Amino acid sequence: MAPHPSGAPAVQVTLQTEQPFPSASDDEGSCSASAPPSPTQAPPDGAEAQGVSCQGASRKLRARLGGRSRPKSELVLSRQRRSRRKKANDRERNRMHNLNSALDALRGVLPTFPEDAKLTKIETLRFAHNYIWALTQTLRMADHSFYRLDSPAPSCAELSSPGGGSPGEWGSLYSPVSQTGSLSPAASLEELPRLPAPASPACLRPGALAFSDFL
DNA sequence: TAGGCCATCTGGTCCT
DNA sequence: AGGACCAGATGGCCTA
Repeated sequence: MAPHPSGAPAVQVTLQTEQPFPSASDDEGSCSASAPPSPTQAPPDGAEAQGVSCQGASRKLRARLGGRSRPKSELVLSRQRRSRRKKANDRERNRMHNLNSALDALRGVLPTFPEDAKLTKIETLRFAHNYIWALTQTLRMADHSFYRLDSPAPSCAELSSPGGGSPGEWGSLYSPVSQTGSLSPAASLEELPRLPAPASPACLRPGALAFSDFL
C-alpha cells in the first residue's frame, strides 16, 4: 500500500459490510427487555439493557433533561444512544485503521525482512526505536571521523560482519535506552531486535542493511 | 490446547 | 454536544 503522508484515512473501511456483530437496527430500542445482541456487547446502558421499567427510566430522563426541553420518548433516546454508539464505534475503528496504516508505513521504511515475516506492532516499534538510534549513532560517528581525516572510517564489510572488526568501540553503541527505557517494562535486551554494528555513511544506501542483520 | 496477536466494542475522560 | 483518545474486555485466528 502506498504511504499516505497527509494523514488522511488511508483505509476506507467498509463499515457496513464488516460488522462483526449484528448491528442493532434502528427499529429496535423499545422498552421491552431484549436479550443482549452479543456476548461481547456490554449492556448499552442503564435501564434499557437491564430491562428496568420504562417509568423509572423516563423519570430519570426527564430529570436529566431538566424538564424543560421537549420530552423525548425512550424509543427516540434509545435510537440516539445506538446511533451515537455506532458512530463512535466507526470512528474508533477508523482511528485504529489509521494507526495500523502508520504502523505499516513504518514497517515499510525499516530494513527489509523476509517477505512472509511481518513484525508485530510491538516489534515494529522497538525495532524502529533501535534502528533510529543506530542511525543517529552512525551519523554522529561519521561526523566525528570527518574531522579526523587521518583515521579512515571502517569499511562496510568490516562493519557489517558481526564477528569481524574490532568489537570494542562499535560494541558500545547499543542503545542504553533500549535496555532501560524500552516500550515494555518487562522487555529485556534479549527481547529486543538486536542492532547491527552501525555502518559508515556509504553503507547506508538502500538495501545496505538487511533485516537479518538486526536479528 | 495454551499463549500470543489482533480487531472490535465499549465506557470513561478530556478537549474543542 | 460531539469528537479524540485511552484502556479494559472479548472473541477469533494462528502457531508451537
